[in-house]
Amino acid sequence: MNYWLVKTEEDIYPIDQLKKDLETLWDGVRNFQARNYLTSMNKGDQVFIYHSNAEIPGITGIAVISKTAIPDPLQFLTGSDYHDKRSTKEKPLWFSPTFKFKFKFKNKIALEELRNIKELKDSPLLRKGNRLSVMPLTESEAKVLLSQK
DNA sequence: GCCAACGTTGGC
DNA sequence: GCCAACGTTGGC
Repeated sequence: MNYWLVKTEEDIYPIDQLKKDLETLWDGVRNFQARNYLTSMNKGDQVFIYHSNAEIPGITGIAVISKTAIPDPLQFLTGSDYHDKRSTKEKPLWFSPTFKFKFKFKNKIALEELRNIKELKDSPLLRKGNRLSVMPLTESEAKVLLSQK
């Protein structure tokens, strides 16, 4: 099993919305490196949900991959912000796995706290200027995060 | 294939 | 709202 971390803007799609929806297609990611990670997610992988653009940015909960990636339907949707005219049904550019809500942390692990966890100091999440919205976590990074709550 | 200009992300 | 840092685009 693999571990991942994805960012979502708190006011766009917070963990509470995932909790309500129970399952969601993780669409709209338009970065090649992130895309490559999304397509390598396997059923059962755990995904830590991070809220960016929040009053207190940080990790708020966990989802599980319930379905591996399919072509992101938004890329074909003319007029959508996520439409990509380079994409065809035969050769889609963007892919979306399905996330299933697992649980929400009682307390968010704030970015400020994350910076104090020494096991995380090499994670892209904390690297200055890094904007990647999907990234792998090592098992030890995941374990440390789970032990926080 | 380089690189400047532009757009976006995300913390503060 | 600002701005640093980065990814992408497009002219050459």
